[in-house]
Amino acid sequence: MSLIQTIKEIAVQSVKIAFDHEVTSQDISVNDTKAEFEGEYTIVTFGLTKILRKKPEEIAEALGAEMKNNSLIADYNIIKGFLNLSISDASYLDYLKKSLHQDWNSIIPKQGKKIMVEFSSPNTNKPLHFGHLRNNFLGDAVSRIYEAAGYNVCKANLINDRGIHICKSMLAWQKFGEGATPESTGTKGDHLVGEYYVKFNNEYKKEIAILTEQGKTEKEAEREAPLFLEAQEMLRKWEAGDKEVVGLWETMNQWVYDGFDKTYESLGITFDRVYHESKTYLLGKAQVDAGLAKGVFFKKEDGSVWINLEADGLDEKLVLRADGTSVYITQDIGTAELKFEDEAMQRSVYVIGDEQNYHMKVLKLILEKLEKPYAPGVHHLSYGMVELPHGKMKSREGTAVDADDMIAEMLQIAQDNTEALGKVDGFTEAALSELYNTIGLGALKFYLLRVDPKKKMIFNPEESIDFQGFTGPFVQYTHARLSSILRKAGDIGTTMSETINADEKSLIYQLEKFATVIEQAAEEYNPSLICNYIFNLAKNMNSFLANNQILNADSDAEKNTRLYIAQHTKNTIAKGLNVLGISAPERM
RNA sequence: GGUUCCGUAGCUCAGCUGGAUAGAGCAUCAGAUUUCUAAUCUGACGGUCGCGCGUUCGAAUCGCGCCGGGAUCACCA
Repeated sequence: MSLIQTIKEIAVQSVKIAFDHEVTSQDISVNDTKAEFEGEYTIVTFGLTKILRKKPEEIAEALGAEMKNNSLIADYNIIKGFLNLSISDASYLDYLKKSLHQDWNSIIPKQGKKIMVEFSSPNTNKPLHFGHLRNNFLGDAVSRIYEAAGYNVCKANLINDRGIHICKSMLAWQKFGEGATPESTGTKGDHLVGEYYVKFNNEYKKEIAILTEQGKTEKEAEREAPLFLEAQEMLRKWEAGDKEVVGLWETMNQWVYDGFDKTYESLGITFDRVYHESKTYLLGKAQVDAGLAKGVFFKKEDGSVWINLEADGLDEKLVLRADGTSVYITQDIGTAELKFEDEAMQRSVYVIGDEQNYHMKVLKLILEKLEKPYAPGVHHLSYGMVELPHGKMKSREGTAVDADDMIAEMLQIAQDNTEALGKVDGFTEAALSELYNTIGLGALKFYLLRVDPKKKMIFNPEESIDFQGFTGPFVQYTHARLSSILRKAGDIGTTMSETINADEKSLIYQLEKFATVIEQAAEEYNPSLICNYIFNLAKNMNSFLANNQILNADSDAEKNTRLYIAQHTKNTIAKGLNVLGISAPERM
């Protein structure tokens, strides 16, 4: 049980003794004590005035006196209606000793529940850009956070490998590619295909311009441009199983997969299951038939199938075309069923940008109306777009910041900084390369994860990502410092101090909150809470190191106590970074 | 227009299930290195929490109305 929860329980019992009144722990409001007052936790008694029919000061006084009988509470003071509690040194030291047996793989014990996290979900017509990195890092981090929160996690990737946009790249390659391959051009496969996607759109724009000059409206021109018609024809051929088209599709997709594999590897991201839309897009039809029989869906005269969501404040939504072909949502209904057959999970998270909020709302509603057992567990982890100072990143216009370029640049900056600081001594070539990877990726991941997911964020490529202050390298650096001290210390003795100073208390106090933060981050699907937590912890630790000696402490007991704190802080930082998908270096 | 998200220091962001004098990082300025890693630490400067009204002991936080910005409202995915 967390310390804050324990305090609430004690308060509940104390209220019963002092006022002969039954309250629950939810009636007790406990906050962190403001820095300028004595104590660590504060009970706000205003909320109890109505229940107990007494003045705040009276409640605080009687409650404080009663709570002090518990050995956890060393002292209390009252300011207005605020009851500030000081926790006893012995309690903090007890916690510190217990923490040595912490299971760092799963901070919270396993509960036998399973969660699937779908993320990344790339299109196979272009390489990943900076915005996609936010998706990948979020999905990976949330997966790891749930793992630490006691869930069994299945990471899934649903590859969007069919549709008109894929045909666009294919068509442009056919027309302008002159047989270029990744090998012949020395280009990474996803980048090569992406070039033709941009090429298509450039040529397409030219055709539209010509048509509008001839007096067509914008919309007419878009629909009548020869390239667009050809792309549509290609999609029809693909759906019909045309050998040549399918062959080209397989070849070019493979180029992209090879490229993605390299990117995922450099990001340190893996998946437990990979789904392909080309294989799942037909699965939804059976679900639609079943829903039709149930009366959840209805058929229009032309044979198209719809659902009426007006009662839920939405419109009618198409779920199957008149010609029997599936739309986006049909595929999603099918995939949801397939996922559940595969994993029978309690929760299913979709990491998808906030431009699809409406779509995901519709999907969840449909699954609920179909009375799917997994419907309540569906959660859309909606995140804001990453924007450039000039506007959104668009692959088709070639304005996106490429993910591979960004990674390479971060590694380079990591190397430059390390060399400039003269910290390369004692490293082998391979260890240095690993270190640059650790620091560069750490900076990148932390940068994208430190902001609340639902907020859009602006990234200015002109300003490089920082390595100082609220950053990954700052936290990593603290870990390396602690590692260094602990290496020098060797085995830690068992005798410990009886009392602790304010700096020590502050650290233990903070360390105790880690499990609660993990829980909260999981509940809110929000890795930024971890970023904030470990940054503050690292800051506190650095400050501690500036004011306190560890290896040259006044006594063995004090030294041991501080080494335990250092060890626990190091472990906590390492685990905190780990759930963000960031490595913690032993030296840097 | 409907729905929805956002608006906090020069910049990037915390805080939002109501609590005490609103916090960090960057930037700027001033300091700290014979001592466990200075990618660090200490301090200063910096705010009508978009605006207004309401709810109440108490509002950055909750409600309503404005203003400003984004997303979405496809037989595209």
